[in-house]
Amino acid sequence: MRKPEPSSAGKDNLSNNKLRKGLWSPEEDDKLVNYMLNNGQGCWSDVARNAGLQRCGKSCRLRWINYLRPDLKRGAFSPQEEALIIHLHSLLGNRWSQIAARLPGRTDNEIKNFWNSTIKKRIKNLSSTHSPNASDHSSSPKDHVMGGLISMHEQGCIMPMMYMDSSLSSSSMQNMTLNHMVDQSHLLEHDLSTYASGYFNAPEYIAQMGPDGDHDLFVPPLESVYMEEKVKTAGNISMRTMNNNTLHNNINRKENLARAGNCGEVEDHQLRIGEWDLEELMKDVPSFPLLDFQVQ
DNA sequence: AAGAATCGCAACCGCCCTTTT
DNA sequence: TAAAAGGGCGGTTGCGATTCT
Repeated sequence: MRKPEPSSAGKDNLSNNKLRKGLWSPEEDDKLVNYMLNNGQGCWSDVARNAGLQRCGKSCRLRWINYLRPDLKRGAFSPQEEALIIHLHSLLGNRWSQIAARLPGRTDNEIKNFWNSTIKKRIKNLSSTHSPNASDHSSSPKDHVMGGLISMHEQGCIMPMMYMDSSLSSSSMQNMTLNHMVDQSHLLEHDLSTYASGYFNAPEYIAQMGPDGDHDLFVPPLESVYMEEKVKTAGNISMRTMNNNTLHNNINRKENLARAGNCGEVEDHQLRIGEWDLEELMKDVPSFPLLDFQVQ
């Protein structure tokens, strides 16, 4: 966090054109909230000006989106949200806004911070604690995620269990494997998938979701037939040499094309591997049933 | 009890893309 | 068509709080 500028926090010092930086004062928050509730979102530089804030438009936008929006869900991430973030990250990479769009009440910044502070740390600990040479395989009872993961390892299960659901077609399996192949070089990413899969098999999760498991709902076959087509037409392109950045850059390219209105003009046969349609990729995701829960 | 180390997260930075002029 | 402005996004910083030694 940054200290508030020592100047006129909350005062209408319009003679001073220097924009404030740093923490927002309660008075500034009030001004922004009142303005947004009364006038709605417009041009952000206008919002800053009309609300009487000595802030740049970007700063107002960030403050509103990340902190002041009334529909924000505050508090710690639930295990369900955590698992969903991990799952979505395995598909989307560091595209936090896309991930946030599928977690109502959460912001990209929040998810990004959560990822960088909490999840990465856990995975790091996981890697060091449960490396092949590690002799101590005992699990901490307070960490159900770890518990699930460890029992999976003990069963010698390499493919993440979340991908082993019998409802999945072989093509889906193939695509899911592909999903991991694109980033084989990154142990961290692999661990994350495994980590998430451990969660789905944890006793606590099963107890919550029921023995029949809404697993199928919770972990939908994200990689669609559309993706399978892409895989088939990928031809000689080596997925092993394709890193995550390439994949995400290509998704970005496709997204930008779509935004520019060219989506329909891109013929399938012209698409190369990686130029997958993001919305197609994600079309099964938004209906996650567990998104209705509220954080305690 | 106090200093050091670590964590969590709000906010800024800089780049890129889109829209407007 | 080019330049400028606006907006969005991911990466990074920095500071208060918390934990550790």
